[in-house]
Amino acid sequence: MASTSTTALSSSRRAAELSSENRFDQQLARILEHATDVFCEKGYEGASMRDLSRASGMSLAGMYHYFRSKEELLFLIQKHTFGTIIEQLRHRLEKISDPEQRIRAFIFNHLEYFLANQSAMKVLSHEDEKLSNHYGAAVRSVKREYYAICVNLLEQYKRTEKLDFSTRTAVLSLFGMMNWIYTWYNPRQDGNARKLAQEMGDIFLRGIGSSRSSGKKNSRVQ
Amino acid sequence: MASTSTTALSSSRRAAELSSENRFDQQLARILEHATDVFCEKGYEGASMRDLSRASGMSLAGMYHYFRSKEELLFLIQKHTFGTIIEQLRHRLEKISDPEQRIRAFIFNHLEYFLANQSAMKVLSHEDEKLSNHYGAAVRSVKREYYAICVNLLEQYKRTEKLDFSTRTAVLSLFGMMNWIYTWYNPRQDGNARKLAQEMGDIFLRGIGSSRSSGKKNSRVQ
Amino acid sequence: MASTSTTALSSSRRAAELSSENRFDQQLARILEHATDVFCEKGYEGASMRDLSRASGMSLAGMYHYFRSKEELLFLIQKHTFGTIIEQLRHRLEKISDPEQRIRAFIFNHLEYFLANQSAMKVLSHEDEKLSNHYGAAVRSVKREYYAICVNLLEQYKRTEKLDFSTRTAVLSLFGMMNWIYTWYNPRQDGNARKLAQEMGDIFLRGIGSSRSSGKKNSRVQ
Amino acid sequence: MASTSTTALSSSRRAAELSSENRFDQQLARILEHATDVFCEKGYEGASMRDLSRASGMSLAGMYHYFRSKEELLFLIQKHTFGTIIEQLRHRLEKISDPEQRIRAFIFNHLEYFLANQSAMKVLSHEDEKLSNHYGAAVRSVKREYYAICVNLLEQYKRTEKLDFSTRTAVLSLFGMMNWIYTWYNPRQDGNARKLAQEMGDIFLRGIGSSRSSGKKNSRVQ
DNA sequence: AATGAATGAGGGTTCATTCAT
DNA sequence: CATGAATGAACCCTCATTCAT
Repeated sequence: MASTSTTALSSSRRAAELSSENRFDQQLARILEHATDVFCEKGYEGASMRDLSRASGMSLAGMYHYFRSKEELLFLIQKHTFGTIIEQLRHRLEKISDPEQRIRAFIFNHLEYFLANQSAMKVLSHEDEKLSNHYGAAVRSVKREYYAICVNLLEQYKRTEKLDFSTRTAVLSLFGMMNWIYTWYNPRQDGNARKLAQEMGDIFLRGIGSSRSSGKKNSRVQ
Repeated sequence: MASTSTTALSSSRRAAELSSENRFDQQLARILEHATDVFCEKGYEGASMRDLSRASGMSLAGMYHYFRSKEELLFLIQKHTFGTIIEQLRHRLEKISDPEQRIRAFIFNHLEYFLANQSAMKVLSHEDEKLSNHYGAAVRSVKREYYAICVNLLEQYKRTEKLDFSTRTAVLSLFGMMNWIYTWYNPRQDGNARKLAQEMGDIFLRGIGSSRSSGKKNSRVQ
Repeated sequence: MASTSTTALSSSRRAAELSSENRFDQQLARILEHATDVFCEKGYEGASMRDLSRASGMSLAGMYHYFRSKEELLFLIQKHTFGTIIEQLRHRLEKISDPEQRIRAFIFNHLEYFLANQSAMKVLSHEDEKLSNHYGAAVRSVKREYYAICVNLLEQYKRTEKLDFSTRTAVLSLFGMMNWIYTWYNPRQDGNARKLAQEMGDIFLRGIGSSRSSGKKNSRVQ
Repeated sequence: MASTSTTALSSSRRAAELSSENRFDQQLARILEHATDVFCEKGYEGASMRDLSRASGMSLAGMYHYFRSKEELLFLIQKHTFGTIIEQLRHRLEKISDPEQRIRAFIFNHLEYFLANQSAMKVLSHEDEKLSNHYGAAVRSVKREYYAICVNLLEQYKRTEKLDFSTRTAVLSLFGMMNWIYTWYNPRQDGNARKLAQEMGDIFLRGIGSSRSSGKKNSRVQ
């Protein structure tokens, strides 16, 4: 169940040389990955710093060279995960202009990342409001950004297709469909991200009233 | 944010006399309600027995007359909540035969209970797998029962309407839409259960391919 | 080096019956005495809660039934000690009207308590400003009260004897003489409180300019 | 609140060239000054090596090039401070022969250093017995030397003036008066070292029985 | 000489639970 | 039935110190 995300914690990682800053970031990334898995399994409160240190093979005290507190650790995970998923999304949307395909790209991007980094996403979904104001505000801000992107995609689609539905309910229902996955996903029964994105996209897009989208079995993402 | 569920914990409550058993159940129900709120606010691991005793106005030690452990307390809450929601659902379904209306009744029943007992439902959604095998099995069994009801409703609908979609993905998407509510529900923006059930029902039913349901604005539940 | 102070923590201790409140206070008093000794030996920061629990024969966790934090423990010690010394002082001063004798009574009272409760007084002197604002304010208030009593005694004496000296410097020098004792006191070399009070009283009173007091070898306190 | 003492840690500082040994001593002196302030504010136990390193702007590990342990650091401070104060005292006493003036010089020297180096002196007074036997013996030896000087001055005075008092009590009372200052000194209310030395000298000298000293307002030190 | 990284031991505090009353 | 008192285990975190670089 190990997270497989490749992290890009420091923007100064361009050069190939193993600068000391680099080594620090790599270690931190390693710790973050392990911690993500443990948080996923036991929850934030249920995971002890001893669990986390054991998982990353570092001494309890040593962990504190990389973050100031358990809370900051959760914060770093959330910020990093959200940052990555948004970055990937923007990259994908650049190449697509068709409103429906843009929504399908959003769904696929979300599900692909979700399934590839289940631990991270479960932590993201679950350990939502456990961050105190200081850290919480930063994360909430990134979340709002992500939410706003989805809203814009839907509004654009609504105008193009001349549809009428509550954008808010629609967006939040979509997030619900996607984020609930960690509860039930089973690779054998449920297939990969592409298949799930297709199915959920069908349900959602037809659901919000597109007449065109029904039956369009060969629509593709990326 | 107090739960308002009326509990039916013991079947021996028929008689009007305040038997000692009766008083016991009433006290337990009171504790369960308060504990539900605390679990909702702080999570299962984050809530201490002291928090729970403070919330219910009973001494720490006194709590242990009503349950054997913190884990059993969570179990009782989950069992009771699920029991109540299924009981209500069966009662409603008895009177409805139209397949679509039965699905809409399911959605409305879920959302109505969800919004009336937000704390309980958040605990139900969140503290999912924290129960050890002994208690966990019992709860999982009830959950499967509830899930199966929904699957049956969909299968029936599918046959009637001669539709083609993945029942599993559909059911789980529907649960996702509904269970994610605790994340964002705001009574002022999002209206009451009836309105939300209508909107989500529309999205979902049209989404799975009903041609009839689209535009049917006056379909009613109960 | 055990403190021997008899504590009067609760004013409701009138009755002889061992009420539950009484037992709580007695236990607390016992803990306070032991803690006083440990603070005296190792200092406030140097003494660990584990040291304190060991000294009082109670489990680490059990201590927290009697105070909320280590800091509050120090606070309770200081408040109690100061309260007792002031109470004794007032009792003594009631019976004395001669200004010089009142000052001598002050000195004797301080030294007697100091020598009988060296641990407590060393803690009082040493762990002065370690209390955060909340607790610190309460203790500082009692200290000011004690200081004010001494100032008044000196002012009265000054008027009676028509002397001229800086009351502030005098009072603070007197406290210095007395409070420094814990650094050097040795019962064999330095005698008991009565003798020390006599000597220090002589030095101090003659020092602030009384012509009468010099040579008055037979002045007595209480 | 920075200490302003100019340190003379190594006798090899004669030459003007910046020998490496010289640089070492200068760095050590800098560290000692900062550490003194931190010990003063937080106490020996309360000050962490991280606090000390932060205060001196040097890395945590770097500190250990200058002393073997936190304890040795305290030792170096105490030894240095005491060494300096005794050195200054001897220098002053060389030029004075009148017994009373010698005592007044002692008081002034002590207070002047105290007020100029409050941090150092508070540490000296407070962190008294925290040194283990190895280091403690060395410091105690210097303290005894300082104490002995004061005893000699008093004995000489006693013989000259043909007085009768307990030298021990007198010396220790004097130290008490002087060392207690850090508790209350306020430059605005209490004036400078000269004024305080005058006042305390008056109280003390008259207190131990000198008939001459009373009213002698123009006695000077240095 | 200087530092970042790392650690075992221990810091104060809270945990779920038990038991005599 | 109810509670105050008590506890061992575990909590997060910081300590003084070491060592490779």
